[in-house]
Amino acid sequence: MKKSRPKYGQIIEAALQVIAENGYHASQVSKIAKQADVADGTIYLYFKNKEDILISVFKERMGSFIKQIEQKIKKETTADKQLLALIESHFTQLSENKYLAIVTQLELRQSKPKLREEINNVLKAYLDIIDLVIQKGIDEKFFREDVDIRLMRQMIFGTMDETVTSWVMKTHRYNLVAQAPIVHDLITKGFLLQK
Amino acid sequence: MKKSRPKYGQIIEAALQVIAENGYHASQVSKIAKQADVADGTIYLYFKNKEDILISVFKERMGSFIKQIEQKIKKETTADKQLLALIESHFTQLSENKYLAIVTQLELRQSKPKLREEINNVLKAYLDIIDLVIQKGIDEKFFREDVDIRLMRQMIFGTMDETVTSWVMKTHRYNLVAQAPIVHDLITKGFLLQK
Amino acid sequence: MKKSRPKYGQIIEAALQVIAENGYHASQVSKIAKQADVADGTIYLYFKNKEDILISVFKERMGSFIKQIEQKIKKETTADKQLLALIESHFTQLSENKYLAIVTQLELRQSKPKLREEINNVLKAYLDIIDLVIQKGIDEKFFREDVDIRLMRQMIFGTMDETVTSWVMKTHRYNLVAQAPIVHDLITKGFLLQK
Amino acid sequence: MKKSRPKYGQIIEAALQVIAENGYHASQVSKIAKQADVADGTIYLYFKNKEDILISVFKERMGSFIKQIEQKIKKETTADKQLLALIESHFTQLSENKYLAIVTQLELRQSKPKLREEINNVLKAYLDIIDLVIQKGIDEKFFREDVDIRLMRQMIFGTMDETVTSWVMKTHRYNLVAQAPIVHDLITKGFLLQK
DNA sequence: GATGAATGAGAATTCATTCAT
DNA sequence: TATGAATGAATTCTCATTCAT
Repeated sequence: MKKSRPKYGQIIEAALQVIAENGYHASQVSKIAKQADVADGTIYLYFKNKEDILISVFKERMGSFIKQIEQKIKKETTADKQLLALIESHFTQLSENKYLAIVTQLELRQSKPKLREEINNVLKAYLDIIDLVIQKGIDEKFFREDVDIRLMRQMIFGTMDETVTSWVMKTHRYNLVAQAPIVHDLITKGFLLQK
Repeated sequence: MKKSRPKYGQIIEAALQVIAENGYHASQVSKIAKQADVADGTIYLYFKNKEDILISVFKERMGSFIKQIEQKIKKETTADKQLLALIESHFTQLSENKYLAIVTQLELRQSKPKLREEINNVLKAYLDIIDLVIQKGIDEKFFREDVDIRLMRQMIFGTMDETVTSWVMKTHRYNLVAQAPIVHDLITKGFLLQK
Repeated sequence: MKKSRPKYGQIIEAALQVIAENGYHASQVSKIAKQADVADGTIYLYFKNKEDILISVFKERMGSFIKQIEQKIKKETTADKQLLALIESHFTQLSENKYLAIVTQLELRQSKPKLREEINNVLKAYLDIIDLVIQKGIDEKFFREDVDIRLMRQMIFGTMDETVTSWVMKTHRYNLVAQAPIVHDLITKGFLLQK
Repeated sequence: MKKSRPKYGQIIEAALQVIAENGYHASQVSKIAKQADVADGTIYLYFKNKEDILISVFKERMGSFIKQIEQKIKKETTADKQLLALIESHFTQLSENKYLAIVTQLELRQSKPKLREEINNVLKAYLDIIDLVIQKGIDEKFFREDVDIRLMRQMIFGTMDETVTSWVMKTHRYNLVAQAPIVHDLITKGFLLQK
């Protein structure tokens, strides 16, 4: 497998950092190569092209990102607790890796259609997990069933995403993970004052 | 003023369309010039550089976008109705102008720091409006007051944003505006099944 | 005649200053127009193209430059005194007009063949005057006649030219005119110590 | 070092020729690349920008130019003979390399301040050598000491420079080297007829 | 596998010049 | 005459990618 080759990981790691620090377009292949301590040409032994680096970074990192969330969820029995676990894990992981956070929230919003598509494929796996949690909540007669799951998922993902982006832009001046229970509370109970 | 000069508007319009269709990076200045039916050099009589075109497109369009939402809100008396009006107007406007929707949801997520900053300045005005609605809801004892307004705003904006992006990516196969009342309902009442 | 039209003189004057301050290549026609307080297009009513401006500046200014030297020379009876007068007038005039000095010593050394040729045509008139002085000196049995006049003229002109250039580059920190008698002395008597 | 890389020399050589033939401003980088038989981009592996090419050509060539003059001078014992050797070497070298002569006398008289400065730095080394010869002549009680060395140097350099320029402009129709002893004679003895 | 020198396509921008008013 | 908005040709430089070693 690719992943066993040491230079592959080196390059992924270097790319993540360089892109986070400079932005995708200002991250020349040669800069990534230098940071990874390999020759420019070596990059092309492991990646088809520059875009492939970005996609690979995302796939690799998103893969473990999702895996960890799955594990956290598995430990919870109710949809409610799973939702909280999901939000917590989402925030925690991005909190703990600022490069990943920047690349995820800012750099990946690139526009090349092909790139977008690939990213969405990876993201799809994550969205599916969210959908499962929601469905479980509905089955448990805990979440309402009169609303399209897609819309509920958009609310969950959209809120988390906006929260993280906002946090990244403010350059991490407050504790992101602490927001998790509040976000969970807001999403489940809504804005209305319970009388 | 700039805006009175006819070629300025021509170029803005052309840029919006070309960028929506090709993506910012694939939108050569010469392509925009051709679409606007002016010479390449003419672009530089009205814009400092290529980036300035994108920023100007955004400012011009976002300006009226926000203005329209403000007017819709003004007509409503309660925060609840205002929130619905806001979501409806947001969805309606982006529904009606597919170029604007694409540019807003995809192209503007560019990463050049300077560009981001300019965009955020304009966006700030919009976020402030959302904040006002939330505050009004709290004052009316309609929205809960135990949660940071920023977080509530992130939920509103994040949900709308994700919904529109998702809709843009699915290339408009369903009615976005029809989602507005449901989104509003979800945000206010939350996920929980009311027993 | 061209010269009677007021804008013509305005443009010549503006061009001299702008070129002296920015260099020929950084002196956009629009910059000259602005300095002359005329519209860009107006320039082209008086000059064929940008190069023509430079040539015209040179011709106009060199014309009076040479005329003044001729007058000074006319007042002297011997070649020796005429040579001194020539050097003095050369230094004096360039001393008194720093813009002219800069343009003459630095900007005119441009390379476009056509430009060079035109400049040389004007310069030719000056060199001819120098030749006349030398010839007179020879006729007076005052200057040696065993050396090609061209070479003697090159020594006179080359020395003056290098002296002025050097002075311009040092940004006028010493009195150029005061050098005139010494230069004259050097040229006539040479380097050798008279024993 | 740069100089050991073959393409570096190729480009320098090509640039010298192309610039001599077309003038600096008409020498597109692509033209130089073609003449050097390298790709356009290769130029930028060895030179920062187009200006850097010109400066490098000058430095490389002027370096050996000066070195050769120094060696010639070293062989002479008296200042008088050294001065002759200097003039001879100056004329000989430029005679033998018409491209270098053209670039030196015409193209380098460009005006961009930064460029000028760099050129003057290199030239300074040459002027220093001239000064040394003059000083030696004074010490030998052979040259007069009542005149500023700077002025004497300006006479030597100015005369040589004007002589070469004149020769270059006349497109080499006469023997430049043959002028050396006459120039030397003129400089040392002056114009005056010895009675 | 690894290297890094070389490639060359590609694009933004400038500015002398024109011409309708 | 005078204007100045519009033109578009022209050119430098970047950087992803290749390939001989």
